[in-house]
Amino acid sequence: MAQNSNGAGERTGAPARVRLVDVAKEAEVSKSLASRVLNDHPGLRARAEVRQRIHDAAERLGYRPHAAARGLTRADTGVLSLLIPDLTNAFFAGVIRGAVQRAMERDFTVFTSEDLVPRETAKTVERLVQTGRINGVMVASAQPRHPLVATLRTRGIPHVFVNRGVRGSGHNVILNEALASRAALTYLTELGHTRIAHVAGAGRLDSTRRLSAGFRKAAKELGLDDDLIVEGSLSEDGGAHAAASLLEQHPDVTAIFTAALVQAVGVMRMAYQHDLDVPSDLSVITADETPLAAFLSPALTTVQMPTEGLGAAAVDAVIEQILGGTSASRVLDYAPKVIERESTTAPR
Amino acid sequence: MAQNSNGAGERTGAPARVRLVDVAKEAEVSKSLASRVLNDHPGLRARAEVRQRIHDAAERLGYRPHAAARGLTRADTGVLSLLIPDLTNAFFAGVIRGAVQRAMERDFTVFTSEDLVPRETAKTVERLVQTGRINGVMVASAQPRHPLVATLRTRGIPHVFVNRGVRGSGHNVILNEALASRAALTYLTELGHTRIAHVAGAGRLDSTRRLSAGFRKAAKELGLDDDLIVEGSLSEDGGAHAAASLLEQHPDVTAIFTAALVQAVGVMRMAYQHDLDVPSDLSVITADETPLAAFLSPALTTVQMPTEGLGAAAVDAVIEQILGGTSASRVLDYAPKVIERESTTAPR
DNA sequence: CTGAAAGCGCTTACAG
DNA sequence: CTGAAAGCGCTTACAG
Repeated sequence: MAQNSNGAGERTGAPARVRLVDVAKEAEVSKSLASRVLNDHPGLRARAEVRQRIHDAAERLGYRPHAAARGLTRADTGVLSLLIPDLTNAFFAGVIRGAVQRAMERDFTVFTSEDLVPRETAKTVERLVQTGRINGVMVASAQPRHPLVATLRTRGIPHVFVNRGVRGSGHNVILNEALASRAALTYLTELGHTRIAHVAGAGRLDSTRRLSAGFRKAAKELGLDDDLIVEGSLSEDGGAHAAASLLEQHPDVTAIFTAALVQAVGVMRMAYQHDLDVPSDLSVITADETPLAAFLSPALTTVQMPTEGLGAAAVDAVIEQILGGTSASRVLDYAPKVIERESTTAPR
Repeated sequence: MAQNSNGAGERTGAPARVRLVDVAKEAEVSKSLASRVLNDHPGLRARAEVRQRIHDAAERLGYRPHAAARGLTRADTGVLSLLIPDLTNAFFAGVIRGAVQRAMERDFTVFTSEDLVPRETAKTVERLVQTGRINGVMVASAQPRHPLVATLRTRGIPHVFVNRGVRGSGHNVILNEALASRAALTYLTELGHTRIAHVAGAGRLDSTRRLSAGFRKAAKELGLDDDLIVEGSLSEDGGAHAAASLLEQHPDVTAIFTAALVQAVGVMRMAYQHDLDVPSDLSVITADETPLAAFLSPALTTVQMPTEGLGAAAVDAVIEQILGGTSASRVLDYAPKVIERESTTAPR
């Protein structure tokens, strides 16, 4: 019943919040000074002893600035929104982990959601910004003509497109997929393969386009035929059809690198139907790592992309914009890693 | 340069925020009345015409209450935190979807994160609560002695444990897993199987315990042997070992129901090694649905749990607590669904 | 029933 | 350099 915040009410449920004024009193300074010291205000010349006293007091009392109060005075809320096309996709799980981690280091919070219905998502994001809940958004679910693209630009919301770039936006944070193609080709070449084909992702996804462009370039540089590329939809059937037409035209192909895991599954099904053994007749590798690849039979060899680095870079890029800096697109050059399982071996 | 909010500055970047006072002016009423009408204050007796005028004004101006301002006066922030053990698990993806959807309907926002390091998570949650960012938490990653359990109770934070219950907490929202066992048994029985075994999840996870208890009960009721149960760890090897010892003791078993997908993979591997054909010699079904089950060979038949309903129920339960109602544990009785693929058939 | 005023917890021009 | 005061945008006792 007692209303004073001192003398604690053990059983009152929510512990009384400790406010800035409490810290100031404890440190025997004004609220203003406490605020400035705690926020490390530029051009502050308080005595070291005083600063210390304030920090100690804050520490001792367990002071946490109330986000709402701060959000009311300052523009920033410290919250970033991350939009993912499919939560169950291991690629994006990596992106999320990287983003969450880096955000925490930089004292931001990231709020992940699945972008299932683009039109709804655009509305939701707009609402979150209008109600002052979020400060920037990272879009990993961009597609040509996604309604969000316009919303973001029009309303001047700090944002970044992750993995899937939007042409001309100047706000893209993407991977250098060419490195994955090169890694796969190098790996297969070292195994002894010389006839290596690529099942590329059909359609507009820029990430898969960069992958196939990289394949062509690396094949040429390695002295291989750079024309063994067939497009297939990002599905099991897509992979199966592409592989079938590939092997019909080029029966000497001994290894296939696919853009997506499901395509690799299709390739293996096709091989089975044509009585080809994987890996001894045909090695299969994909640019799409997921722990579940180990459960396929044969277990699938993959190239793992630096997804966590991608998430971290996205966070850095939005924060840069929020802090008022300019933001240019960036391409990450981390090295991908081949995860060898059972679907690849030396050609016979 | 113009500072007045009227006369819009098309190119000023962020459009001026429309505030409650703007709505009040537009509707020619006081701020107080506008606030009360918009919030549907109980015991309000304003004329219908006035109410309408206020709503119209808000609509016309595109008014959105500023979350920070509201959070400063009221206790509630309208944000719920959802903690998931593994983002790539399709089960939890369903939970997330259900939660997000229901929260939106109830005008709340859910903020999902992966609980990778329990100790860190507990700290983070505490910080989020202290800074007034979140209002309640839904924990799908509970484990015995998870530090969060104590934090939540001690600090009186509205919360709920999802799928994995915490004994004696009185805050559990869980599924009736027994229904899944029954569904699997019924399905297999109708196919003609009479010798049906269960590879249960070893260890303390309460959800898998409920599954095996349900298996035993349903088997008995269906007039089947209720003793064909072996525990295995939740891994491929766990499934393989359990199945091997099962078939050694009971060679007449024609169908196996596993708790986890990875166990089913292990069972199929074991079958392959023992020259048993799946499904003609041995049918396999699991309680763990994921679209990827279609890519296994043979494609795996599963029982799909009502994960979205679980997420929605969790949201309802925390909101109930936040609104001050009491909250009791609840068990959901939605019917699971068998998703038939290639790994099951009639016994020969 | 409704309006004027105070207050939520911060930050930051504005004066010393 | 630093303190007193105003103000961010809302909600809600407190008086009419």
